Amino acid sequence: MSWSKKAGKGRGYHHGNLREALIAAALDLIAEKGPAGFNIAEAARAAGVSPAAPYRHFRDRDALMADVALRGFERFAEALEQAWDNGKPHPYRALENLGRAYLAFARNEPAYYAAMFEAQVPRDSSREVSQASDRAFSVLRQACEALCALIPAESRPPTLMMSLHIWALSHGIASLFARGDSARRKLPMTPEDLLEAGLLLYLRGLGLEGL
Amino acid sequence: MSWSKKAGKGRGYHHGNLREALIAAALDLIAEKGPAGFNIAEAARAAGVSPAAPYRHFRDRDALMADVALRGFERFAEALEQAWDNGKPHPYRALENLGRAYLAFARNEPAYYAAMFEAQVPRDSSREVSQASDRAFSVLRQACEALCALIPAESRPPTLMMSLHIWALSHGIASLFARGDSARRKLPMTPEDLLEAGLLLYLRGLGLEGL
DNA sequence: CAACTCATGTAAGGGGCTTTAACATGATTC
DNA sequence: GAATCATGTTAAAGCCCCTTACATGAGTTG
Repeated sequence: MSWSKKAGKGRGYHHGNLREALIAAALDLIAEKGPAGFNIAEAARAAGVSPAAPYRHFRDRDALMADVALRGFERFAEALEQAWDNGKPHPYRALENLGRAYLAFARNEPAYYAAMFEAQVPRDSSREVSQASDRAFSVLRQACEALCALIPAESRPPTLMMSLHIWALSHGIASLFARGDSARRKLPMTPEDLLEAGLLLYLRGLGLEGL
Repeated sequence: MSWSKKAGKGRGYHHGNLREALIAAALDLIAEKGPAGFNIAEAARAAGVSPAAPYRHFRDRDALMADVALRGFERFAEALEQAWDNGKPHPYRALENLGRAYLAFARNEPAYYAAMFEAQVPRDSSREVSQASDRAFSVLRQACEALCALIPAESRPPTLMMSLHIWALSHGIASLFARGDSARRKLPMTPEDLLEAGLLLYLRGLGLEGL
């Protein structure tokens, strides 16, 4: 550095990093007021540019939201991969970590989570979003395969079905109980404990006792 | 009937049933364009009144949405009660019906479902909504109690936890796979089959084998 | 380094939605 | 029948979306 611009405090005619600044502002606004409470004009204001400037970087409001969702899925996939950690130290323990990471993401990144699952981002609008979403899911799928490998081949369940079950359970708990707004439903336990118990019971149902 | 009004076709100065007409219009719009795509002006247009008229019946846009959500929860609770049918013919079979009813509601009443779970209706804004939501959940709770009664008392799981698991699983499957938009994720099975299999495995994990 | 070019900003404006305030209508009540 | 009140209408202020035409200045090229 620095061919300056942003470095030179007040900034001149050009912002220098508007795209990123807008996404950051969007995240703040979504976290604060939900995905519906976010609007381009306010993001522009937060970035210190005119209301028209964002349109140089995003076709429209939905495109910005889709970009936020995309980044969310990417971070999400990373977090899940890291939690899974290739099944170490043991597939079951690693699956527990995966579940915890799912809930942690919903809780700690409410803005990303909302953009990913609550803003109705037209799914087909960007193939990138679908792909990133698939990558996150594939971590779960991989985990299920590792766990299934512990079961005698003849009684092994379909791993796709298994991963869909676990995904749905995790997503249901996250959406209903682990998000800021909905978390107000009073629970007799933490969402993490709820999920862990659910996973344990489900795996037992599959015949995975040994852990 | 009929002290007329609405009966007299073209309607005069007063609509006669605007509140209901607005809710109906809101449902149509939500079904068509999602909860974010609904707006008061268009609902008013659909009802044939001026854009300001709705404010005689609803404080603001959110209040209308909350009312839709409330009605949704009421219908939802009814549908679940009917599906459960007091545990007939057998608790397990009735639970399956309950699950199917959950998915059917998400699929067949996308507008209600969206208003209930996707429009961010401030949860504390109306105690009524919470209560209606609780009533729907209590059907599930009741079902779990009936099922638990089949288990020897000493190995009986906490019914609250059990009902939360089943709720989360159902909700996850409904949200991820059984709604119009998200249903595009390709599945190797119907959401109904997925849920039924998940329930079966979970119950087996709980020690409920006999069915 | 001067001129060009292009990405990135600004200004201005049309069109739509939200919500309020003041006024109109007519259904209900006494 | 007159008074009252719920329920509509009109008008208007404020905000947002997005487009178009124009401005700036960073990078490129001779």
